[in-house]
Amino acid sequence: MNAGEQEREMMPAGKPSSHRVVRVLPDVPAIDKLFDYVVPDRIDPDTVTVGTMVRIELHGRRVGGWVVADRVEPPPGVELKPVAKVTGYGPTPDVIDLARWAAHRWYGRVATLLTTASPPRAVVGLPTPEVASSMVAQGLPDELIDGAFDGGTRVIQLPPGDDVYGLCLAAVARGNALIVAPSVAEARHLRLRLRRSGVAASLVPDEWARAAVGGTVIGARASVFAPVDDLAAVLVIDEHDEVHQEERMPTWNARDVAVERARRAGVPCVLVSPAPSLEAREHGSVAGPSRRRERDGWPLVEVIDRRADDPTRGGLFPEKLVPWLRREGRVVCVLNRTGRSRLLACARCGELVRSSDGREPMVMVDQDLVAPRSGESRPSVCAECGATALKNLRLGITRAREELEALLGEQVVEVSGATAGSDLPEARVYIGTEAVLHQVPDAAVVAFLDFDQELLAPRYRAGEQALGLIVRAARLLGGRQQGGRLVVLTRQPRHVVIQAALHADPSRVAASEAETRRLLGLPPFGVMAQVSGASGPSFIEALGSPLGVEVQGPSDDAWLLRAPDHATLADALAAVRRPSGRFRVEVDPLRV
DNA sequence: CGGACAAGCTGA
DNA sequence: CAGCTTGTCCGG
Repeated sequence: MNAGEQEREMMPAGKPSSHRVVRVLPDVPAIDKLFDYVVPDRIDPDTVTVGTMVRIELHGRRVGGWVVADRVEPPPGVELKPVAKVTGYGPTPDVIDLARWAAHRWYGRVATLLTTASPPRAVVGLPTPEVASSMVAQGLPDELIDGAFDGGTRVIQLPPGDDVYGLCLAAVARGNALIVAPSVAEARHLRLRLRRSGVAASLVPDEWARAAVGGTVIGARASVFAPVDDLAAVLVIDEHDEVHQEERMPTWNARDVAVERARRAGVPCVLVSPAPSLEAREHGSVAGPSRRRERDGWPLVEVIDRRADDPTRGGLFPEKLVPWLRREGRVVCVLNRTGRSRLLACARCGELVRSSDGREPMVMVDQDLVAPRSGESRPSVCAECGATALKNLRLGITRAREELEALLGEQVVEVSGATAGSDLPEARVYIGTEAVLHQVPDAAVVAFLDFDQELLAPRYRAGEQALGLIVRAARLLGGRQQGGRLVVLTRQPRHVVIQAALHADPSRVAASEAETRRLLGLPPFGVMAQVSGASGPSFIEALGSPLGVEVQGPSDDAWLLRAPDHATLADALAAVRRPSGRFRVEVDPLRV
């Protein structure tokens, strides 16, 4: 009798009925595989269920993991290790299934999504459930809002000046709601208002444990994976906003996850936005207030046509703009040109770093200067004076700020992504990239100094993205009775995005976008994924040419995959054995 | 991921 | 051929 037979003798197949075996997904990024463990006697069996976070021994080291199946039949011939420790509460079974779905849809690992779905710190005990006090939101005055959660997925087009709180109340009137806000700040604010209205509402991830015991749950995009007891309604605020899409892999979008979660739970889902995305429009029918009320919720728009201007004169601030800049109240100027203005200059003599023919600005790649177009390369030394110290010129905003200060004779504050989080200096006039629209609370005038930059951006979503900027600006200005003014400088005054803003009618953009995208098979009438990174080539090789998937590229070291629908794309991607090394698969890329 | 182990490279 | 790097495999 050899050792193997002896072992089988001692552990007959199907025997250990007294031993409870659970299936665990380890929290190790590179392992998307399940392992079985026994629940030892020293662990209270009641603390272990599907979703429980545990510590397990795997290959000689202790790692975290999630119980994803209970009382399983372990594969024969493997000696099981015990669960080392119960860490605490984790995602609920429905959320685990949702995470599996999202992992397939966006080509991610389930563990990544379960991390998103889990409490940030171990939760060992749950608080006692709050008793929801007085019922609110009975007989909402507004018919549109009152009927929003009548069933299925609905899209509500609510102008930027309108408050979404009524929809939050309509959602909680149905029971425990899941409310997905575009930012933590907005979520926190709405939670506060709900609490004041007597609604038991928890903010995730901060109040994950409280969310797990019941009541309405509210948070930013990750809240779509939060525990909600007896889910009754789902609301996604500003569904068009790209912040709902995760930028790391997998690039899941909270709007689409929310729709799926509601569908699985059989509860109504409302997507609200001043400018509903084409994706949302594919999910459900669009309803909105009367044209009159919608117009009132958008600011007045002033278009400054720059076609007749001499391009060499007037610069960013033509004469027609000046009265708006001098208007009483806060003025915000938006100039999105960080990309274009990545210029290098000599720190000593100020000479611009250009290619030898002087035509192309050069950029730093590793230690050398490279001209992107011609490929010319040389060490990082000023061609004029030989100095080695170069400085980045943020030509766009910095120079514009100086110009504007000189023009107005008052202080102008520069705002960029870098100033986020710090207190802005007090001033009347601000200038910055689109970050300024996030950092300044309100304004009397918002001026887009070069809106053509947005309209002409070489991305298939440029139109929707430009409209998104207008929505942000409109939020600072408020509705038309607020008296604020949105000033747009452009050489394309007839562009549909500008016409939509002028007429407070975002559906014009949707209509024209839908037409071209349908024609070209672009999202949402087709799906795309971008593959990039050092191991991109081996990924593409392993992918081959699956049926229904078109492989384009490489261009700029990235491949574009296109397919008629997500099922085709996801199945094709799932069939690929992940190559080693770094690579990125961005499903539903926003910047293509 | 990170340890185990095997197959290749180098140097005296 | 020891000693080290690089690659591949696998975990319950």
